[in-house]
Amino acid sequence: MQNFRTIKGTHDLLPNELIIWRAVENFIHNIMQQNGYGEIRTPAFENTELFVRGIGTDTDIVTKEMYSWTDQGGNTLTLKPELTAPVARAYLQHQMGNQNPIHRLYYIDALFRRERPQKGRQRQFHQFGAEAIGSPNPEQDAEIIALAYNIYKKFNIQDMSVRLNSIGNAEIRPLYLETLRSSIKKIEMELCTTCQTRIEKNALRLFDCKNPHCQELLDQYAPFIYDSISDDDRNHFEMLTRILKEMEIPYFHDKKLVRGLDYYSHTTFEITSSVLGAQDALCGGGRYNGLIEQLGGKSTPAVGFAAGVERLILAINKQNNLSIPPDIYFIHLGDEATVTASKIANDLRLNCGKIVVMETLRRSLKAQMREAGRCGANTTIILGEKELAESKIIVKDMSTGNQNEVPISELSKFISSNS
RNA sequence: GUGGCUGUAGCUCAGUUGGUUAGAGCGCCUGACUGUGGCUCAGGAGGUCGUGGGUUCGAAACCCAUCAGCCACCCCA
Repeated sequence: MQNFRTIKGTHDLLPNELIIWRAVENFIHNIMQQNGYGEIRTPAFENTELFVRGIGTDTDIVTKEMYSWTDQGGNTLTLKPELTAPVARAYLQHQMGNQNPIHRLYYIDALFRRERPQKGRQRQFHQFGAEAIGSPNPEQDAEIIALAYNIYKKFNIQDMSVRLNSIGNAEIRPLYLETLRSSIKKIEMELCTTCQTRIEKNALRLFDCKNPHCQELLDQYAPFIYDSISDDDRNHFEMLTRILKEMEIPYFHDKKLVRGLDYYSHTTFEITSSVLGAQDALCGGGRYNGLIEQLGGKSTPAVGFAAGVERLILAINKQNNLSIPPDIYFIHLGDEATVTASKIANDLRLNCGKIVVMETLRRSLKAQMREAGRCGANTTIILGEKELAESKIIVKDMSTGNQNEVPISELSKFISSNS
């Protein structure tokens, strides 16, 4: 018989882990709503073409990481590897642009990418993120960056840095790429092999190379895209940095920061933390003024970010094996008491809003008490045959050890006022 | 996709140059205390040694394959 287990790069989440997941998710929902962002959920899979056009044909995600298949009807489908394109698709499909000139949307969702798993990188993973669609202005960029930054700040993530850059509008890019290629022509052969292939396919990404020798050469010979952006774009960027300073968000203008997805334009940013190891990006984002048009809509400015839930939790996690303690642990002895206890436990849950855990293993009183102590219940309720005969029940405060006998009829009143 | 390291009880890990019955600590269960937790003591359960092949009289250990995890490359959240 085969032993089934989770597919490589996927994980079960068990109750003790879900405590922190819940806390993180709740927090994200709250802060997003506070900032005026509305939740959006899109399907787990879309037409493959949406991602090819949105993310870019030459990106690694599209060329080798997507889970794609053809269904029985001959449609080419893909499990979503990112969420900006689906959100943009939904924005277009529901003609949101006609209802209101600006939309603030957020999501928490599962994504799929077929990469080699390692710490902070899985094949099914989760992202939260926000997209502000409609505003071309730098204050909108600042709002998005602040939103992301404040979430990490609230969780007290250590050793964070915000890297920021502008890659200008799409029109200047061909010209810039031409000057970039010609200026590094003479040193082309000294670059690593991946860089050499990038020169033709995706020259901007040369700046992402981690090879120190390549970086030295680039520092010496390669012009930064930031230095060739238009005056308008530079003003946009300067206004953005001014607002960030005003908001006291520390940032670093990294002229080498370019992003891996094709749809970005103008502002790009990334928040990293060294506590994560090699996969140090907590979140990444930027402007994508061309995406909506690219997907068949009219030209619409937009800015957003996406952040890894697992990486946030990794950064938060001090390996606390937290579990939610019940308010009440319900001990009972004997068949008749069991029947009555089941009813009372149910009533307490419904009427007093308490977390009530009732013994179902029929262990000895001692073992039940031990369980009550271990799970951290504030209160233990004991119903044995003796108590049942007298229509009473024992209520024990676990921190003081004091216990009271209470008539069963008054139990819920007693619980409500005493715990 | 490439390279390196690892896989023994629920968890953390021992296990000598291959040697017969695979261990510890923590956790779990039971009892001392016939109906009262945390402390102590005594007992107990729990293992296809990741999986499949091979070498050998004999493999947890050596070899090959495979699966999974970790680390780095890559990529990105």
